[in-house]
Amino acid sequence: MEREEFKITARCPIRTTTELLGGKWKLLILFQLAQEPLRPSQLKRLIPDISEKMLTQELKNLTDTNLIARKNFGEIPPRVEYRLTSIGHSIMPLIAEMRNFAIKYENEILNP
Amino acid sequence: MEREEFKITARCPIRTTTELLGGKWKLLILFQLAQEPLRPSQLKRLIPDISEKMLTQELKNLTDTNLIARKNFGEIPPRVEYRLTSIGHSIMPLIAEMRNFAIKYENEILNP
DNA sequence: TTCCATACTTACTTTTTGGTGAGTACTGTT
DNA sequence: AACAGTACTCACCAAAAAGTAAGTATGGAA
Repeated sequence: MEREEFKITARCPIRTTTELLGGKWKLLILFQLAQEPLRPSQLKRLIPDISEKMLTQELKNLTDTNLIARKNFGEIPPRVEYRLTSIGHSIMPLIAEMRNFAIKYENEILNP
Repeated sequence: MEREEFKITARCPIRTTTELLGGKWKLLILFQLAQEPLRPSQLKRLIPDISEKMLTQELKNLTDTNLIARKNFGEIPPRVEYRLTSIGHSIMPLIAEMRNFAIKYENEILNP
């Protein structure tokens, strides 16, 4: 998806953001990493219904877009960890607003 | 998609919000409606690359989830308009944060 | 020596999402 | 009389996203 399309697609903040964060898993991964760096196996335990393929795929994607960074400890058995970059941290206000919205929605619409 | 799945799906604010707002078009439609109520034909002009099918489909979806309301003027030729509901209005802080994030991302990553 | 855990990759299939092009019923315009 | 605009619907197809199941190399524990 990355750079090429960013140049072509009609650019607006909403499209930019949904391109970077859209899909079923990216925000969930970023949210878990907000607290502390985690290894893939820890993420898998925190988000049990993600498949291994999607986890590695999304970790790669988020790394490519610079929202997270990968650290390889070069050990055997393999050990890597992912942490938010500084720009990755800046999605936290967005997640906070999603939380506000979801709580309000549940109160007003789902259990009025 | 609606109500049934909300009960089944593991519930968390991020999932709730992406279920309600996910996809390519919903946020763009809501953003346009934030300024004023609009007829479908006006929305189509404001978002030229949406297909007519997706427009009516998403308008129906957003109506079903109570984020927008439909008003039928009962005229011929047909005339309807859509406006944000009060809960629909409450996504505006979310969009504002998407905007903050996108601008920051463009500055720091795309043109550093 | 069989099994588990690690962090992946790959091939394949299913599901979801989005797009195309046509049709409907009615009116006003040219 | 033909055509455009209105708000749709429908059948069909293409593309994208996600899921499944297996395999890779390594080392340590049972």
